[in-house]
Amino acid sequence: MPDEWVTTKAVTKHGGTTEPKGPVPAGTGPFHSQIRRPGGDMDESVDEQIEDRSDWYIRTVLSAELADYTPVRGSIAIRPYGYAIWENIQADVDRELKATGHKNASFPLFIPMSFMRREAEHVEGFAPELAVVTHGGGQKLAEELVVRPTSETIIYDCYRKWIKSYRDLPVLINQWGNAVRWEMRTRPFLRGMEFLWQEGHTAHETFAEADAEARLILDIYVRFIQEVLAIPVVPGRKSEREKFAGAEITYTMESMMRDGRALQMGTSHNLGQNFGRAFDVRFLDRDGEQKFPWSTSWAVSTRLIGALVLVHGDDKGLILPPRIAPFQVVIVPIWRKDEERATVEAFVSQVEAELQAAGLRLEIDRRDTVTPGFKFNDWELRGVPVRLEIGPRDVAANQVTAARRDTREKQAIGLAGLAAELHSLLEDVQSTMAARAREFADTHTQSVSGFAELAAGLEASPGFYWINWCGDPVCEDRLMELKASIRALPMDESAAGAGGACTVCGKDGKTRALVAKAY
RNA sequence: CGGGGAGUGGCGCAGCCCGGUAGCGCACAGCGUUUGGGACGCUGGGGUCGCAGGUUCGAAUCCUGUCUCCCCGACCA
Repeated sequence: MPDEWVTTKAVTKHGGTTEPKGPVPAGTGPFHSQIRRPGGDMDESVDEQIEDRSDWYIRTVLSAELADYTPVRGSIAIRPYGYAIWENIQADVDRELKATGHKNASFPLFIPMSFMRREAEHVEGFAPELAVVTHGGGQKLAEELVVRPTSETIIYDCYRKWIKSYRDLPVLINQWGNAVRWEMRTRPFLRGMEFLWQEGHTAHETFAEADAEARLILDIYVRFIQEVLAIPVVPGRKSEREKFAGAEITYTMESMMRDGRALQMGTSHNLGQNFGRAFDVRFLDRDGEQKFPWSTSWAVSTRLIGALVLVHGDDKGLILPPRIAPFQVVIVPIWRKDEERATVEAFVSQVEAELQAAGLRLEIDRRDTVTPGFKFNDWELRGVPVRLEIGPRDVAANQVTAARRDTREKQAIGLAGLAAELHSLLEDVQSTMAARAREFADTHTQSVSGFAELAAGLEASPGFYWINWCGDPVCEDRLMELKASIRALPMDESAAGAGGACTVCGKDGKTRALVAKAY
């Protein structure tokens, strides 16, 4: 289905309307999804219902029980299954950050309004999306507090006290927490008023050191997203217009969703001395001079969960890469008579013990209130990479029937060496998913040299388009006519190559630029 | 924040125009038969109709306000 989204969208846009609308909140129990069948009509094809990509996304997130809506606009509840994905993301990223010398800490949720104003571009950038606390303890506050949209300001106020000498540098601190931005338009995981993330804030002696840090983090992110989430990314820099409010350089990672639109997967900023200067953080350098430290900040958020859904999902629901899936394997026992049940359950317990010992993340669906067929669909909806069907026939043959979620192929696997077989099957699922996503991104990435060509391309086949750009913001703004924007510039300007006349205005091109419609 | 659509048992909807005290399917509970791709029968429980005002003898239904969700736009590291 994913490949059809592009065309489906166009069809919908030019007249076709979809009928089933509205949120489809999830089932009643942790494992009792009943969505994707509006009206309860099981004969109705899911494919026919999911004509609208946006609607598909919401339905999938709700019915896989990743999250649910709350009475507060733009604020979702992340349900256990969704949070389990986040915990796996955290574990991986946290391990990488620790391995590169970073330490975790925690800073206040509330930030004095005056702090936000210290850095001119910073406050200008964030002013429209601040949530402001005006009262506390029944009293009007002498100074308003903002709920952190990001923590640079409060952290640099601390760094002023913590950094006195070059011997105190570098400071390599990360924080796992939440942030609040008053968004006008919200979508679960992709954009919301409150989201969970990690934000790293480092301080260094030199620009070069800070820049190396920002790039190191970007590399860590890229590796994680590509190797663990199986999502290809394009690393690059943001244009002046798109960069972080208060940064000198913003490095970004852009990924292509199945509808051809770009999603910013995370950013890493070289903040120069902007915040050091604004908060008067000074250190005595080796040369005896007082200097402002050079700093960075970087973040990835729960938006990555949205990316997993949008990149890998299909008409049956989620498909999770084995390396991040809360459950890598789910076992569905099958029997008809009580005698069969006894032997099957004994066999399942044996398999369970072996796979548990092999370190697989495993779930046994022992519900006897629903049929095996129901369970198959249920776990496919949740994207479990591999399902083991174990019934009397399997017991008799001393095997299990394995069904992989990504290709929906089934195969029998003998009990001998089962764990090893599953490990390699999971690896194959992981690499197949990565290759599939890579192929989609590659086949929807093109180079164009003329504005008309770009416009026609974006209209006919949404995706990534490399253009030549003169660097003039006016040309960048014209892309808005196409509902597109510059998502990234090549990492290194020098290596970018001028590639020819600016795709927009025809003047000398200074750099290549990646253009796409964005989430 | 502008334009459009929608909120009625857990979910999907009907009822609203022409006010008279709420209905259907699925889900849920019990029992029985079932179980290798979303099982079936019987019985049963569950709803201050998003919220707040107003009109009326009487409001799911008419009026006003407000909140949330969806779509389009503007905005958005």
